[in-house]
Amino acid sequence: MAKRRKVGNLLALTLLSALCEQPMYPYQMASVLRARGKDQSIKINWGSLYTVVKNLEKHGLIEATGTSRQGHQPERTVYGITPAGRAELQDWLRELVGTPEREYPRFEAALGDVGMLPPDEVTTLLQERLRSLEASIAAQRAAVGEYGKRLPRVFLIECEYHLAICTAEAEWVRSLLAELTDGTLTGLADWRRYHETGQLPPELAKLAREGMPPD
Amino acid sequence: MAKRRKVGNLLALTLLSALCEQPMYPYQMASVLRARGKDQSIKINWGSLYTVVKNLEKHGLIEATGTSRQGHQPERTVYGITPAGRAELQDWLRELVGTPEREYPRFEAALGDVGMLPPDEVTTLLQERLRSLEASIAAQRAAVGEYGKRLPRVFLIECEYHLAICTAEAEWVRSLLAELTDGTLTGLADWRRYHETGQLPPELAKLAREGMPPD
DNA sequence: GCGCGTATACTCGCTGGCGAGTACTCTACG
DNA sequence: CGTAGAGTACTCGCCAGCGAGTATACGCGC
Repeated sequence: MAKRRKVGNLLALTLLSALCEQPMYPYQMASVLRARGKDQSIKINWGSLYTVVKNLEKHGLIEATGTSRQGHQPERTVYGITPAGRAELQDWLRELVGTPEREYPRFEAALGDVGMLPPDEVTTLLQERLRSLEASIAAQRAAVGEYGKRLPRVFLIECEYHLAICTAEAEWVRSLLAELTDGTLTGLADWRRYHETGQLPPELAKLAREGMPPD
Repeated sequence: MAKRRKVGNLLALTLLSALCEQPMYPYQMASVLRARGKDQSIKINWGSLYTVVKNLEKHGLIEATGTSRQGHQPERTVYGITPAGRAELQDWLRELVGTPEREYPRFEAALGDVGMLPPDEVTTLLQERLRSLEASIAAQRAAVGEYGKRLPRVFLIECEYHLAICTAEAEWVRSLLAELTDGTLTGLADWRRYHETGQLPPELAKLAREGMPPD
């Protein structure tokens, strides 16, 4: 199971990786990451940035290699990666790539409670979601195609992965919608009745009092 | 963009939903959720549980409806959902279902920096990941099949969704592995050379100094 | 009836995360 | 040449989140 990292924020991972190329000061790290589109796969928060950098330093994964100053701007501390930092980066990557870890996407959580909305509304909502998804997929596909022309694939894998997952989600939503509209979905009638009358059929009411699905 | 919720933790969503059925005390909520397998789609932390319940109460989404006591066990405060709570639940669900939101899965983040590991090692790691994924998929499929017999589909959508996404990921990993092993992946040679000699080909080194992919 | 493990039901206190603010600098335009 | 707006580079302080601890009750063998 996922080892406790001294610095757990995934932003730290990308920072370490960026610092492998050259030392930088915090603001610069953020700019470089943004410029490379890393903000697609990682949440870059100005607030977190400095906390993370400080923590990385505290644990000896990076170190201040000097300061620079431009004009009268405040002095900037430049950080470089340490051997320990490189080791941590590699070890962390190995873990992240090698072992899938249970995550909790918001949509999945919502699906678990979607019974609290009436089925017809869910249908409408899913249609909306599908539209957004399709738009986003088209945009991503275009972007990947565009950059793919001038960049080796290796630099685009995150994008391709993301695209693949989005496509799968769209596909799944589409199939669920189909079952909702043609009434194939088991339990649909009960679900609808529940929202009209407030009553669950007795055998389900019983189940509601106990446990359910898998592990 | 995602409205700021008074209580942001997704655990709150499921709690609200569970309290729609009947009032409960905190520990009981957690047990019921566990028993229903909700801990698959939502992270249930004992620590967070009480914080979240307190916050829900503070914002008037749930209220203490009394206390109960069993034997000499400590007194337990029982909470019920308020009208405001129901409203919040529905509104939140609408948002979560209707609009996809950018998330940052750990694997995707790792893929972005995977160039820092040598390609052959990445291949091995991906094979490991694929094996885990396949095992987990088989288990899930079995579980869904099992419960599907006695439960209406509506109660299994989260699981089916999760299964679909896992399958897509496995599929994607498989295709990437194929490209890695038969050498189809653009830039593979440069990548390998970089790890052997430490050198990037000049045109990539130039790119490294600038920005990259899409938005 | 006495220990011992397991389930029940919480409490506490640290700490990472992050939004919102700050202060300074440059450019550009009238 | 003055001032408006965009960019640069951080700082601060609150608070949700959570892990680890606690304390009591109950079942069960011996």
